[in-house]
Parts: sequence; C-alpha cells; structure tokens
Amino acid sequence: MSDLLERLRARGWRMTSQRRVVAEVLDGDHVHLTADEVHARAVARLPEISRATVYNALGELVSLGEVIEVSTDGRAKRYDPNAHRPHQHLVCSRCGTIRDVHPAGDPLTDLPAEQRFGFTVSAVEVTYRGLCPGCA
Amino acid sequence: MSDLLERLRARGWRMTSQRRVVAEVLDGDHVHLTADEVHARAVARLPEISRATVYNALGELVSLGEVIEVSTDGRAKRYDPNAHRPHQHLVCSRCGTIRDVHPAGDPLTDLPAEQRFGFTVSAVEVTYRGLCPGCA
DNA sequence: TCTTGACTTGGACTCTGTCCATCGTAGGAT
DNA sequence: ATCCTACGATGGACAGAGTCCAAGTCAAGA
Ligand SMILES: [Mn+2]
Ligand SMILES: [Mn+2]
Ligand SMILES: [Zn+2]
Ligand SMILES: [Zn+2]
Repeated sequence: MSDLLERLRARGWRMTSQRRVVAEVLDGDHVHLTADEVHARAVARLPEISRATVYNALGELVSLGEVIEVSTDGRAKRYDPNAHRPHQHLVCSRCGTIRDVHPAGDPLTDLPAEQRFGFTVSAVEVTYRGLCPGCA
Repeated sequence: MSDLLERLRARGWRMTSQRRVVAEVLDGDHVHLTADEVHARAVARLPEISRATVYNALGELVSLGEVIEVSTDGRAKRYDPNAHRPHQHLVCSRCGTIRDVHPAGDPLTDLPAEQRFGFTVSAVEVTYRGLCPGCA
C-alpha cells in the first residue's frame, strides 16, 4: 500500500511540496518515527521546511486515517503509516525498537461485558514489552 | 491493601514528611493521578512541598513496584497505586475517565511465538477506549 | 546529642508540542 | 498563460511535562 500520495490527491488534499515530502518520508510500512525524526528526514529533501508544518501535516494525515499516532514510551509520539491493517506493537524495553505484531484473535473480545461498566468500547491498543534479540 | 506506609518503612524507605504525604495521597486503590494532581493534593497537607520532591518520590515508588506509571493519552503520566493486582485500563475518549478492568485470560498468551521475533516478552499493557455511560 | 549521608528545594533547563501573525502559493477561474 | 484568493507555510513565542543541580535541611543511627 504505497500509493499514499495518490490517495491523498484523490481525497482533495492540497498538494504542496512540504506535504509531499512529509508523505514521502512516511511512505513504506515499517517506520515509527517521531515528529522530529520526520522533520529531520524532510529537511534532507526540502531544507526550508519548518517544524510547525511537519506537525500540521502529521495531524492531518492522522485525521484522514492515513497515519496512526503511537505513544509507547510517554515521550514523543510516533507516526505510523501502517494504518490500513490493524496491528499492535512489541517494544524493546532497552533500545526502544518497535515491531508491528498481529496477535491471535480480536483483543476487544478479551474484555467481558461485565468488565465494560456501561462503556461503548470501540478500540483497543496493546503494547507488548520485552527485550529484543540484540538486547537480551 | 492500604499498608503502603508500613511496607515502605519495612523496606527501609527513609520516611520524611514529604514522602509520607505523597504516599498518603496515593493510598487507596482507584486513583490515577498526574504528578501535578498528586502535588496539588500534597500541598493541601504540606504547603511547602515542591514539585521536584513529588516527582522524586513518585519515581521511587515506581522503582519499588508500589506504584505503576500509566500513560493513556500522550500527555501527563498518571500514577496508579493499584500495583499488586495486574489489570488493564478502560478509558473514555471524551472525558478521560479511567477504570481498572480485568480482561479474561492473560493478554500475553495472545501473542503467538512466531509473532515474537525473538523477543523475550515479559509484560503487556492494554488500553480499551470508548465512551463512558455519561458521555455516550 | 552529634554526625552525616540522604532528602528537599526552587529555579533553570530540556523536550515536545501548540499558537499566531504574516507571507507565499496551489490550483480553479478567466 | 495569467490572475486571485483561500488555504498552507513559516518561525518565533509560548505552554505543558518533566529533569537537573547546587545549596540548604533533616532522619535516624551511633
Ligand atoms: Mn505499527
Ligand atoms: Mn489502574
Ligand atoms: Zn533492544
Ligand atoms: Zn466520559
């Protein structure tokens, strides 16, 4: 699913050079970059792009459902372009490496009705933590 | 499970008036307070306690395993004294209310071996999101 | 009571993110 | 191809959350 630019254009997203560069940086399925990392990579292609613009573009991509915000460490949020296939994250507690994982079954069904306290539950985020092969 | 002060003293935690107040604020099982909320409540009992001291004490309680850090919203971390019974969280997307929940089974077993990529997986955090009865 | 290492303090500092007035431009209209 | 203008970009100020540090204070063992 690498036609991010196409989809954005088709949805009437006004295409500026800045937005194009941000989308290109995120294109591909296995990155989980912070806003400042996105900015750094964007600057390599378009030196004048500002931090505010990167934040704006990321916020819009999230609103459009093309990118997911992930916060696994209580520090900077990470931006995940793998928004079209539901998945969870496996995080190394030492080096911070993040892997996409696909648990068996729907994690939502693990929460029995009597544990929902009248809530309308619509989403679930799961973060598995441990040590990666390199850090173990 | 309200003998937090006792356990801390038994473990040789040097007991200052500041630390006592922080522990007292957290004592009880159903709070999920931010550091600044803990500070505000602590100030009510000990007006001169500083923010830095609250952060220090909270960090130590976390290290001691007596309090859990929870970050459900990418903003301020919350401190949860319910550290002795594993549980997960159900969060209202509108008002931010947090409830402790106990899903069926061990969420760790949902992650098959072939999805662990050589990681030693030791913990899992699950956040269920939806609307609480008042916000629905 | 004395001593001392551990704890507390407030303010400066860092990191992450938001806001805003002003300037620039993408893309429809002509 | 050129013009218009509403929408987007910019950078710098600002805000929220948390960390760090040098100096002062105190809990608790001797
Ligand atoms: Mn991902
Ligand atoms: Mn809890
Ligand atoms: Zn690692
Ligand atoms: Zn609510």
